[in-house]
Amino acid sequence: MSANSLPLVNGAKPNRREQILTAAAELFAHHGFHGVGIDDIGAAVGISGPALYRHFRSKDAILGEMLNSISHYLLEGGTKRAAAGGTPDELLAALVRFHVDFALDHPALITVQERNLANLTDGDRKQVRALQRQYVEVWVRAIREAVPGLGERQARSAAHAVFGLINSTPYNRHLGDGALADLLCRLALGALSAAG
Amino acid sequence: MSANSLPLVNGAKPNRREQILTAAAELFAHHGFHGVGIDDIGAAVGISGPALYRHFRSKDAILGEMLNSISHYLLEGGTKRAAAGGTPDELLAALVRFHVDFALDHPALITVQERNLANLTDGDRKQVRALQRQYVEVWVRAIREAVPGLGERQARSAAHAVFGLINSTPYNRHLGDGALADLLCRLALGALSAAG
DNA sequence: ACCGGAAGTTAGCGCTCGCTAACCGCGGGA
DNA sequence: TCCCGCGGTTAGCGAGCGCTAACTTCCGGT
Repeated sequence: MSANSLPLVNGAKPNRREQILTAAAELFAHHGFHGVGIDDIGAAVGISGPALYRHFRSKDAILGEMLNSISHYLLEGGTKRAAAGGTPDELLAALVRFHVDFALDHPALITVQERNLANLTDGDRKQVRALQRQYVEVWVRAIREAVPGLGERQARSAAHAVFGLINSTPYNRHLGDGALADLLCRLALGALSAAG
Repeated sequence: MSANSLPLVNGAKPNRREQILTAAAELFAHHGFHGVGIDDIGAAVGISGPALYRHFRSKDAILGEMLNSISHYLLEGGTKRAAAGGTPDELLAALVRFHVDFALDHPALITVQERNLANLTDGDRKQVRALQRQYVEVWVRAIREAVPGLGERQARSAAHAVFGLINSTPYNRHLGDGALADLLCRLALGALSAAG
């Protein structure tokens, strides 16, 4: 992992790529993938249009790298916490806190990952889907150990519901960040404890 | 309210309009507003492209009418239940059940309303926002009466979180509809009861 | 001092999009 | 019977899109 301020992909060389990725994330989140032009992204980082092709193969490649990075980061964080040991309740709380922190730190990224999966290339979508599936599996295991008597399908639905709960709030900041994070954690854990 | 199978806008004359609206909702939900062409919508209802302009003024008008209808329906259902009386817990359960039923009956509509607000005309967006704000207000009041000691901001954030929980599940149907609806209601109420 | 490649620029191609124009078949009153 | 308007058709417009081509600038290494 690099010394970046935002935890994105590892082997990236310079600065401009990440600058472009964060600007594009913001734009995609607000207007949707097809609602954003190559010139818009360029303008957002102070260069103009086709200069982007010095850094990315295509517009689709920007979205592809973005979603791959996010999914990779989430899966890595999830598996690390799952391997760290602790009681089932502690693991669940750690997963919730991890996801909440990410959603509040990078609202645009969460929004794009939620809404723009369908705009990916077939290959990219397959990769991202695979990473997401593994991440969900981490959650499903943690949920089933923490709240017993829950079938796998129910646990999977509960996991998706909790993702929705956490992910829906990025553009709902009437609370301070700390207070909102705490509230979201309480809501998520409260929901899960009522699943049985 | 008309005798429609789908509870949409009231004064609509014939059939084609609603046919178009539901087809467009499905397409918008999957590909995003800008990812869907006028020809795609036409093809989905068996006519070809520009024939849509016999029924709608523009592509934006289709989205506008769609989101207005949804927001109106939700607000009406919410206020009706809020006026019906009952204990605070009963009201909250009724609101949750109402929203869950709508989300499971019309997954595409819920998805579009969540993701495509930014693609509306300025005028349409103002209208829809106003309706949504009123609907949230119904929830905020209900939440604050059912779980005491909650500030208004926290209640509003909790309401948005519960919307996210419910709305995120439309494309997550590993469970039968009845079982999923029950699970979602339990999760939502569990989350809210943990908010205090 | 010189060269080479990285990172920009503008011009412009080919395509698609939303929408309009012009035309057509048909069904139901007067 | 006539006709008129509703709901369709195809052709095509102007604009905007993603992307390429050709050129420029500038910096670092030998």
